[in-house]
Amino acid sequence: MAEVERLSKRNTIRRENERIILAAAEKVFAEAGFGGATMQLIADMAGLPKANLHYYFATKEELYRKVVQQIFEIWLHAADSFDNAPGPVEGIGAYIDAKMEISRRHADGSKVWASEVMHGAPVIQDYLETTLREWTAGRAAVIQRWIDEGKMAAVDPRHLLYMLWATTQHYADFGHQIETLNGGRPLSDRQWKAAKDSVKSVILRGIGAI
Amino acid sequence: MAEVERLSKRNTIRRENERIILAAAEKVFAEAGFGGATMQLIADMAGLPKANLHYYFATKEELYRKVVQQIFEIWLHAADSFDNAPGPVEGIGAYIDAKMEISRRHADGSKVWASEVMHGAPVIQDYLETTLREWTAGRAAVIQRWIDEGKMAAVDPRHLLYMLWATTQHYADFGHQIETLNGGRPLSDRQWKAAKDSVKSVILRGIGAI
DNA sequence: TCGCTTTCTGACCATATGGTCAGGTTCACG
DNA sequence: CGTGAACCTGACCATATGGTCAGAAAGCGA
Repeated sequence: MAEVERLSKRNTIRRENERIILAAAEKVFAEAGFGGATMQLIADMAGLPKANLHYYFATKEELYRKVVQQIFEIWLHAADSFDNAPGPVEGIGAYIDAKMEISRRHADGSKVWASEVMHGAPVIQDYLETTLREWTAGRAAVIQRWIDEGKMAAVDPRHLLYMLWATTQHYADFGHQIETLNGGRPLSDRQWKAAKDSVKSVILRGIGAI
Repeated sequence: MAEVERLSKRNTIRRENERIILAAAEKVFAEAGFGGATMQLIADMAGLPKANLHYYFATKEELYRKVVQQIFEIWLHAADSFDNAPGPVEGIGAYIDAKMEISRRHADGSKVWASEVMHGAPVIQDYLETTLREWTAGRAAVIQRWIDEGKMAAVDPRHLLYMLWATTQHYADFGHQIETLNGGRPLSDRQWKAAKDSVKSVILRGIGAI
């Protein structure tokens, strides 16, 4: 039984500080990687003394773990738009929209996730083997159903999912490269729309859904 | 004028040791990131005393820079198959083949590159702004020509290139995730071929080239 | 107001790390 | 075989970093 949480100043302080620290940590981990990030840097970014960070998060690894879990939730949540879709055009189209939006709004989190996976998923291996595996199997089944129903070409669902992840996350993880090739300026609203449309049109046409 | 290089023992030693160190460094940087990698770890991996590394590479950053340059060369070289192609089917098809092969054979290098770009390209920003920018502009022009010649649909060349990079590099950078979703086992020859074929068929169909 | 809990933090510590260096060894060449 | 250059390395150092802790300050319920 969870206690009813009263909105005392105490609770507010705790919640707010954890939020601030996690946000700062996400940014620093994204910019410097786990090894390159320092508690001091995160503390400065959060505007708090280092010792205060250790009051809320015992170790650097615990803090990092929380950051990764946070983005993983968002990541999984994006699939809501995938479910209950009548076909690939709506389902995959909405999924691409959602993931592109994540790449734009949560670029730091995406980078932390990418970094974590690239380095062999030292802290979220169990998530990969449980939650992600189920998630993937479920969506692959949906895609297979669409194929069986003749709504799209017979593309290996796994590899299609990888393509979706790759193309959408690329705009976050390699955002710096894209920005550089864009004359050093972030993509405008219009350019983000063009990116989204390009990805959607190539993929949806590529799987024979349109 | 470069001196003619004699194949003395001296030259052999230098060349061989640099090769060993660079290989070890690539692996360690890929696994731990720049910040997480230590000269001691690289030294152990190379089977050499740490002080010996500093004899060949003055600083950790210089060693890292060499590793990044190395993979960048390979990366650019993959575009050879892109040029002089009569159309997108051959050109882009060959490019995907080449890049998938790189993802398979040089997964560590690919990860180092990804990591470097993700963290804002601190050491190769100049390359991005010169070599890569020209490279990209050139290829975009080729794609635009194919579009103008009616050989493929009017897809924004930039975003198409991003899709090519993203989908192919994903198999290296997120190889651990893919491996986990594959029951913890690396992709077999057959599976690599399936991956290549999936990517090629979706992209080529997606741009209206087949 | 009182007593207890939670929050906060400057000062401190043990350790790990990048890098140095003096002195040794091996090699090339005349 | 002698000499100089290239190669090698154990021992060492300055610094940075994750983490600790004692004690102060603030909030809360009675």
